[in-house]
Amino acid sequence: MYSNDPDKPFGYDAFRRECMSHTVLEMLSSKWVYLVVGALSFGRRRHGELARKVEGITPKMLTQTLRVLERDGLVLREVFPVIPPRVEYELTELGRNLAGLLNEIRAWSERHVPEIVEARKQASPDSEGASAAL
Amino acid sequence: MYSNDPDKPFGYDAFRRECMSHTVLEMLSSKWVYLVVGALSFGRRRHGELARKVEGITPKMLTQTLRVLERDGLVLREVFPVIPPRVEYELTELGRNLAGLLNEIRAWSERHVPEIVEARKQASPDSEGASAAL
DNA sequence: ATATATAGGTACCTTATGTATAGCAATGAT
DNA sequence: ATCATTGCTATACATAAGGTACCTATATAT
Repeated sequence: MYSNDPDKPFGYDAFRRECMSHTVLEMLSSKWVYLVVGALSFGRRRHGELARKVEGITPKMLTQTLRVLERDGLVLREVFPVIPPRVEYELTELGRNLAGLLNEIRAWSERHVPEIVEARKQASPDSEGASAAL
Repeated sequence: MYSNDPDKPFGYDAFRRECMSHTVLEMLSSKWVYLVVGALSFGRRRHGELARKVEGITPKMLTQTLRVLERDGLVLREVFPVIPPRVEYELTELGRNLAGLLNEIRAWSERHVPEIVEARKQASPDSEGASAAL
């Protein structure tokens, strides 16, 4: 239906532009998603706790990321009607399922820093215009 | 050194802003990285072959993505000095190692489309300003 | 002569991300 | 009584990333 790949004759295929799985992959393609899901995989947390754990995230990006995760059913948001406000976030079953994979990627990133830093050093002398950015 | 997390007293920690693993995670946070690495995990490919496999990617983004992957030691680029030009790309050992994890995420995206689409439908009526974007 | 294929490059515009600031509503300090 | 503080979010604005469209060079095919 979506796929013409013989390996998945009727399934979803992220390589196809119009496939819904493409939008899921797009949603996951954010360092903040990695880190916020990672932080939530330790357990239920408040907005401020997450902001402290995920260094460098601004309140705006944190709220925005949490809204997207909530919208896609990965995070549950619970509001306590008190002053000052108290809001707690928690991974859903689906979110915990995903967190396992995302944490593996995060761990991979940490494990392979030396090799990648080395590769970057080799590459930088000529600086072949890899857009200078990260 | 980088970490004050008791679980990794002297290692890298992507939650820390200044940690190099943070930049690695940032590099991986791109749907095009997922898809290009995924396409290369089938074997050595040319620019045009990749462009056909990864639907919707523009030549510019494909080249840019490949340059970043090459810079970080995940992809090898081989140029054949012929006319018309012939350039082939191939995953390195490190790249193949990563591809396993990225392909799992891609497979997860495909597997959980129905639940996520359902969650989005539930969320959309009130459209709580999850930035309207994906 | 015109068209096609290959691997890109460049100019431009739009969208996303980041920075900084302001808001609410009650509580505690001055 | 006034003012700052708190936790979470909203808004305005600046910047950087992503996307669109068009261009190059050469060889082969039509």
